[in-house]
Amino acid sequence: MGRSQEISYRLEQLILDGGLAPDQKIPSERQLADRLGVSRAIIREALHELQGRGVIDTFHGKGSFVASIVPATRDLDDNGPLMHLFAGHPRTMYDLLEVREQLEGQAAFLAAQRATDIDRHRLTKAFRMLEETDPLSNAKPDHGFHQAIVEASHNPILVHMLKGLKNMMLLSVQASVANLNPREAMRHSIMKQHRRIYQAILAGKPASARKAAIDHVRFVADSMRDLESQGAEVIRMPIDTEHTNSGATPSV
Amino acid sequence: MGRSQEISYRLEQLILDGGLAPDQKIPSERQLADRLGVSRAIIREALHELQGRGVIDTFHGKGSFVASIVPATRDLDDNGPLMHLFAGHPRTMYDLLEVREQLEGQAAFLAAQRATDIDRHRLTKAFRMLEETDPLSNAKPDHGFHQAIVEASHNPILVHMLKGLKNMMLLSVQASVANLNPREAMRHSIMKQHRRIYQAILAGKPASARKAAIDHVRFVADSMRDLESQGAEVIRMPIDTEHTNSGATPSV
DNA sequence: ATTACCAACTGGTCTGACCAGTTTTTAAAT
DNA sequence: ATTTAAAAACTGGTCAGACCAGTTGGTAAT
Repeated sequence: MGRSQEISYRLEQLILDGGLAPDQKIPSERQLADRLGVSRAIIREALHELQGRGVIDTFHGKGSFVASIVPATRDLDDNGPLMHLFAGHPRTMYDLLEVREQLEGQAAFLAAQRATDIDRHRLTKAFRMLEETDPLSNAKPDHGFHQAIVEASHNPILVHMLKGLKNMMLLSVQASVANLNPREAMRHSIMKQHRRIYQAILAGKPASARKAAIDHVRFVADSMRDLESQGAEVIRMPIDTEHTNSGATPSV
Repeated sequence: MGRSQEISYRLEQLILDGGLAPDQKIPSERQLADRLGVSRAIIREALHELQGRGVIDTFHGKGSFVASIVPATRDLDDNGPLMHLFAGHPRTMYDLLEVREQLEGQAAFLAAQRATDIDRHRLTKAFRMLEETDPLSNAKPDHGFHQAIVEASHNPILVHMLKGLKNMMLLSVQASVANLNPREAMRHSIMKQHRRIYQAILAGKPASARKAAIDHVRFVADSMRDLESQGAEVIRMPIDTEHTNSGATPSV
């Protein structure tokens, strides 16, 4: 293994072992080179590797920073290859919904079991926002609500999985919201479904919560399938082909 | 965005767009630098980034090669950060099993629905191997069986999710196999559960397949919980911490 | 106090040299 | 002629120092 690899590994260790927290600034390349006794080129190569792994973000003139998101979460991120590979296919949305059905069902189940007072408070806040906001304008409240549930599940792996799907999910939710919400009846149904999930979790009824969550996702999928088969104008998941932005990701 | 990033992206495009197949050799750094009109340093940085993303592998004196695994498959590999973050906590195994329950249940469900002849053939092969191999020696047949199921689900996102959990799962499966299999009764139960899953999928019974898969994972989790509560010797998920810190390197 | 500017950071790129493995070619020894 | 060993021509790995290009903060002129 080359020196560069070793350096990359040592830096990653440093970051992960709590020495450096997210968003924290990493010493400058010249400093690192000096301190570690290697040339700046090596440092740059190591940093690029970490960059590839999503551990750090680098900005010209500013410096390098520990990525705000958990490193391994980067998988399906903005300009990740997967996104480009998948996002184009309409089937992807349904594939995603299939996975969401399970993951969110489980999340709701666990949330009903394990939610603390804080979780319940956050969930309530998210739910209120969901009720008050115009659903057409943006999908964030919707996604925020679902995320609050996941976090209340207290299963780090579950959280991680769904964080990895964050961007795809945003698009997915966006697509479904845009398609489904305008139809008054559907909008109403979805509202009711959200409330069912919310109340089941608050009431501490795991089985009901799971069923409500699964029904919800399934309803969305089925509805869109129906719409599509009727030849309606279906707004698909937008295909992102921009590689320019690095920091302007939606904050959810 | 810097030149290096652009180069990295262009190279990845080349690879993904079928220009370069797995295990194929990439032009030498000097050639690339020449052809793309940039310095060798830039090329090296770009290659390191791709290396970090698992798209290529590089060998001193030989060259760089497209990674045998498809790029999109890369993620929580061997010593991925998440591993180190989580693997230490025993609860992680149960968290993982909770997620597996859902994901594998869904995979079995879809596999029963969608499996092609090829899938069925692969599945059969994996199942035979599972039956014939001594389960104590290694957990790979077990994991291979589960993986065959997932691939038969024909849901790329599901495949991706579970591939990402592969290594953790290997440890998880390893732990459960090591703990559960020696007890004859349990070993027998698990065998039977595997057969149930297998047969349900082959028979094209989605609901049964899901139930069988969920029951299986749940059985494993419950059994281990029981064992643990009885104070039995439980082999946990091994925590790997070989850092091979070479000698007196100055700490940062 | 505000503005403009400049110096001192930061990362980004280039060059050309040299070290260290690997492969191929060449030339010597049999 | 075949085998074998040395050497040349690859490959990536590292280093040095220079210069370009954004960002930031302080200072001097207004």
